[in-house]
Amino acid sequence: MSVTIREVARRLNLSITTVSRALDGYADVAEETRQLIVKTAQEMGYVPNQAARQLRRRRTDTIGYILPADEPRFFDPFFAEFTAGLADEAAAHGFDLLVSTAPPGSQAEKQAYERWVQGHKVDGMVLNRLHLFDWRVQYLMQAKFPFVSHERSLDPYDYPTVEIKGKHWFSVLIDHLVSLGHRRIAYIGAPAELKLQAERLEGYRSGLTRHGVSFEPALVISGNLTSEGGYQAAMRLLALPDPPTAIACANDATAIGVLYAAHERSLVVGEELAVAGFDGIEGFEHTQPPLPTINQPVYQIARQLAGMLTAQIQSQPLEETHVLIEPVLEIRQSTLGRHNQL
Amino acid sequence: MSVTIREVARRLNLSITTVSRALDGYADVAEETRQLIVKTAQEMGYVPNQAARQLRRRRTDTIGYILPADEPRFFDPFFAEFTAGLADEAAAHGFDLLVSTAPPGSQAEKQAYERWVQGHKVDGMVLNRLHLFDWRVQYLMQAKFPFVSHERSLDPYDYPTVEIKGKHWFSVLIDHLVSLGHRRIAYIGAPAELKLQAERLEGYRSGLTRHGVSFEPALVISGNLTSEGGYQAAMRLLALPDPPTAIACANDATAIGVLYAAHERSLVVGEELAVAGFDGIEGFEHTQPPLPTINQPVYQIARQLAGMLTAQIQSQPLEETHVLIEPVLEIRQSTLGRHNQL
DNA sequence: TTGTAGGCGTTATCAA
DNA sequence: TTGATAACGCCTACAA
Repeated sequence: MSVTIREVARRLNLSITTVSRALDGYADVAEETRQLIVKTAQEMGYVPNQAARQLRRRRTDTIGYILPADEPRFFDPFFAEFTAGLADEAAAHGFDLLVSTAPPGSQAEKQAYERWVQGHKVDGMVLNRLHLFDWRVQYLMQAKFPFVSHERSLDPYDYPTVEIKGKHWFSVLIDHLVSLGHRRIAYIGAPAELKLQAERLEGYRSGLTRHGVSFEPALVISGNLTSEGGYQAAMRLLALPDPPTAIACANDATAIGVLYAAHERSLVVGEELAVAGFDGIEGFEHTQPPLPTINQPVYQIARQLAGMLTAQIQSQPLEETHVLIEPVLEIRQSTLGRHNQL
Repeated sequence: MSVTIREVARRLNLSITTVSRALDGYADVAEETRQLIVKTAQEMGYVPNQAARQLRRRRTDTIGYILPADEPRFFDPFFAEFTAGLADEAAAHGFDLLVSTAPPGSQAEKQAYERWVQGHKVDGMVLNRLHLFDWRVQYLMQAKFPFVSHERSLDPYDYPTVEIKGKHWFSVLIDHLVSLGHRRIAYIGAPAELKLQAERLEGYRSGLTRHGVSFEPALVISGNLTSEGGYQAAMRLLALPDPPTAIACANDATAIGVLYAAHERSLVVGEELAVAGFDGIEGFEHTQPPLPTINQPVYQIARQLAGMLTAQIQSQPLEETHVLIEPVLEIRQSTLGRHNQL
């Protein structure tokens, strides 16, 4: 086993107490003693046992995030940016990030939350992909456990969030497609229980209405926010007798799946079919033609969330408990320009 | 605080021991008693305190991964797939994944390793982006701490790895570019201290040699495996008096940066400039023209690594301690086909 | 089959 | 300024 505080104390003929206090920088240790202790501990390679420390201090300096995933995500940059943002910001505050994955609503998910929350494996949780009514919110509120969330459920609780106006921004995306001349615009959404689906679908409808385009149920399909789901849904849409000329997707991963489908059906995207996404994943500027998208800064949102969570854990007052993010409609001019030249 | 085992015991007028053993499924508890205990614990919402359990059991059921990053990664799907693979496989074995980020070689990185390893915050570590000689390998070997690694350093130790033949496969990429008629092929690599850089650069050189193309130092630039680095390097290459007609990149993120640069200089990628990557990040099939790449299954590699690590932690014999992955040259025919039609 | 008791390594209270 | 002592909550010889 490793060096313990007891061994350091024995080596110096000091009490464990003194060593502990010296290393934690308390003022009531003689400076000379303190320096000796620090030096010796260093030399002996002493590092406090985290389990013992957590048990005693009753905190873990760790925040948790359980990635809501039905199946392996081979491809979803959203989560890359999200977890990277959480990890970076957590580290900046001296916190680690504990990550796991579980299918939303599954038994495994509930058990993981219980193990982490009631089992005190973490000091706070980060949620995203909220449901309209979300058991996690109810559970964490009742447990009085610190958490923050991207998006907000309809549960009658107030909790810290970072959000965007999903309905508004999705309608902006529809505006854009209409401005390109499209009238038959399909929508590939997320599972119905998701808050973001409700918002984006509303945005889709209000966008259509604003331009006098009638809503056509056959043009609305629900995907699962993965490229695979987008592919499946697009294949169905494109097989319709009167297929859409544009497809707006609930997120970028879905849109990428639509591109696959379009290629498979030898449709020239941008001419025979317009595709739009939502998230603003970087790197997709180079799809041909460019993928218009609502760019929400996922990495920054995640940092914001982690910052709010650590502040809350440390009982620091939050300036804002509801941060509103203003995304941007990315038309991705540069490549669009080139495309127009063809 | 939460319900403790003591409270469950008191409620039932049983000893803590009996409750503990019943919940852990030991055979020496009367079936009737066991059922009563399980039921009561459930009702009372008892969940074992993880810190106490870890302290006592001397294990954490957690594996660690410290993402080697110099700066925030706004875009690198490699890490998305990698951490998702680790988390999924860890969960399948009852392990959690602890994640942090630290600049390679930094003080912060060393401290994080010490805190996790000597502080017993995790039971094992996952490494990637190995250096030619890597302090992490030396440190973990000396600490006799379980770890696995993607890629292998030149340190004189034997440790479990999942690898690809980087030199060979990079030369295959060069073959491909040469077959398209290119002779002035540049290479944007990684920092020199990285093992993958040594391999891929060797592959680049051997590929050139095989086709009788002379090596030209001016065409080799080192990037940093990010799209930003790729952009910078490409801008320099394209400003040369006699610029390359093809650029092979050490990874896909770098290649994406090259696409930016090409766009900025109004170069038609695929006609005036060929770009090739390495990793096989999904979603890049839709760049125009398609990005040829060596597709290594990052998600699967990560799962493989996590599986090997948990087995090692649980002292299960590993069938293979050195797994060799065979990637595939992706030319991405479908879009290439379309491109050719233009 | 159940209970007693000790200890995992640390921090915190209280005396000295 | 330092030290003895008692937890934190759990698991596990060992005893009954």
